[in-house]
Amino acid sequence: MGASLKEIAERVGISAASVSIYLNNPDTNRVSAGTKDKIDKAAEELNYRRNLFASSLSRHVSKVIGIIIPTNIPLFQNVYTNMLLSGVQKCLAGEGYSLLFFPSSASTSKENVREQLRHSAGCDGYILFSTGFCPMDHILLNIRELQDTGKPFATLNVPKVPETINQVIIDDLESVRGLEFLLNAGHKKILMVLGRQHGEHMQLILSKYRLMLKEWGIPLDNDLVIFGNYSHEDTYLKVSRFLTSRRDITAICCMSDLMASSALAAVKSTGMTVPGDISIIGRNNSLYAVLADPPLTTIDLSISEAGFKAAQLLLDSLENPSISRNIILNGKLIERSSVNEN
Amino acid sequence: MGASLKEIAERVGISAASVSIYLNNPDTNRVSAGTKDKIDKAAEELNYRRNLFASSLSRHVSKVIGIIIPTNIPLFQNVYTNMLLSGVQKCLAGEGYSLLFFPSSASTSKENVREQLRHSAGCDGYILFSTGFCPMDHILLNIRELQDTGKPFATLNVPKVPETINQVIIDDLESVRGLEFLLNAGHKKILMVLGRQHGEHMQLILSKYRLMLKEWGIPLDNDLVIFGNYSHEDTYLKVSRFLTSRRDITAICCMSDLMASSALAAVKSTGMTVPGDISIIGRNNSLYAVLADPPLTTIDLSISEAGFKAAQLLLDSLENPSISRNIILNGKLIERSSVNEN
DNA sequence: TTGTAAGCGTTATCAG
DNA sequence: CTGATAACGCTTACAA
Repeated sequence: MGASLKEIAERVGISAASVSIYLNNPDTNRVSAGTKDKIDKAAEELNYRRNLFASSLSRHVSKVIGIIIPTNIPLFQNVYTNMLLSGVQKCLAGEGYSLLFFPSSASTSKENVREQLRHSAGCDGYILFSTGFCPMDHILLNIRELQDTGKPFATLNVPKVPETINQVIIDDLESVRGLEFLLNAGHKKILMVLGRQHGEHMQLILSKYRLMLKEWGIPLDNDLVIFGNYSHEDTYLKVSRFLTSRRDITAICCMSDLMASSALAAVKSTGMTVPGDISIIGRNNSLYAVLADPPLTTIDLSISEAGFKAAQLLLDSLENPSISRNIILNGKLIERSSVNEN
Repeated sequence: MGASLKEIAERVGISAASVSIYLNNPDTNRVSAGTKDKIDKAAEELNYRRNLFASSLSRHVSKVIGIIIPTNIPLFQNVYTNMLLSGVQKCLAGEGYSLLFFPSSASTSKENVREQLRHSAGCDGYILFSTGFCPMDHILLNIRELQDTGKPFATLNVPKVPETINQVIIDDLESVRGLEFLLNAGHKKILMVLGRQHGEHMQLILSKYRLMLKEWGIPLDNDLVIFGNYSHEDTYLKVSRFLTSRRDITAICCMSDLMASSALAAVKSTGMTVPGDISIIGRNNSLYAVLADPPLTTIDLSISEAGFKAAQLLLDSLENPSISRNIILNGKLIERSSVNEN
């Protein structure tokens, strides 16, 4: 348990340096074949495993990427974030990198990022996730914080900022692509089911939404915008409540497939049909949209691809810290069976 | 960028030791109030962040837990694993621990575990996840591998093994609880939709299944067992194909809600109704079951709770390495609207 | 209240 | 082919 290079070296009767060099490069000709065998045997018997921390300290390289998620709510619960993470991990693991998730316990995104970074020196780089509900000033502070580490990093799904950094952005336009589709299908009274009201993302989407209504000459009706927290319960409740007082809408445009599925359930529970009475459109092209009955028309945002690309940007930056690129991903409308012409 | 304690010390004009001690314990009376201010200022200006690797090396404690998942397929894609992870992270983050995910690229679970552990020395402990498709001999080897690290660890959702280790097990009985429910409702021709055929988990479930049929005096019909890979496409295809040749079943018992949702879609596509013509039962009590139409009767396995408990076991072991406990979690049947009496 | 020095396990340099 | 030795950044006696 926890045998060190030194112990192996002692047992074999050589120096720790030789053991290290051989173990890290079995083809080395520094060590004779016989010695190699002895080292292998000793390493096996003593259950040698390289100490990540000692090795990283010495090499000035850790092959560890810090994942910075500006929140302290439990991770791995959100489909969207999981898909982003999956892409990141796929790319990074392919290149032999480990992923490190830090704990934090603050109440603001700003503090959480600070806390997660506080003891993180030694990581080769970072990926900063957006939680979607950071206001812009926090986002800028978070990025500043990352810059201060002096290590390469990439931001993922963080609203576009003027700084020259590695960014993968899911185009804001895509957020209202669903709305556009509904408008083109002739819908005019459309209920918008959005995310958390005060995040920068939602502010952007909201302004696009207003702009688009204006272009189409449709008067603004603030009752037709529902903010939520992306959960099923919340969405089901709010849409249900909405439908008790108003039945004049012909379509619902949701910011996630999950929320669209919840809206679908709420509509069905009133006895109305989809897409007969009400059309519904989702976003993400997740399994929820595929499994819904009827299957939901949605926007494929290539989420896990976004994660993969952010990791690639980071890797490039690791090789050449001076480069920094922006990638903007476009969504693709996936037409299924939840939208009718109006 | 990357300022060290020494640099701070130099700037303030004191020793690195004082800086270290103060930064790790702001209440120390080793350092005068004035010096504290200077250290704070210098740390701020130089963007000091503690080097995790140096610190861990020195302390012999890293506050990092290695997550060992015996596969090299992309992580964070599987709802079940994500829920387990979520529970683990929630508990561990609460105690200030970071999570480390290692890369691996082998073709067997055995090799993947070896690879993930190879450079992992320095972690305070590990959590071993089951992927559900390891055969028993691999499982035992994996556990042996963990034991050889000499560090505390807990296994999560790994079939029960005789070794005295920290284990959180989701009771095998629960796997066939759904079947039992269907039998009690009078169903006799029941299609079983299982996971990967060669994993230890499935072998256990299979034998329970056979036993139960025997108890109920129902003849074994091997065509009524479908193995799959837990994906929607696969399940939809196999259930659809099954239904083209046979319509005599009255119920489907699935090993996951996702597969149950896929089966539901397949059944509906034939024109049959659920639960009118065919009853369906799922497993996990995930959102898929809630959102399905009709909502699916399912088994709540407290998955994220299992993850949380495994982390607790590990934490206890960290305090007192000599203890080791088994926790067996029971499932709970959640009755919704996808099962009729037959 | 502070400094000095040894040590954590590994790697890299240099000399042989 | 191999061994010393210094260094990585931080922590912790111990000494003052």
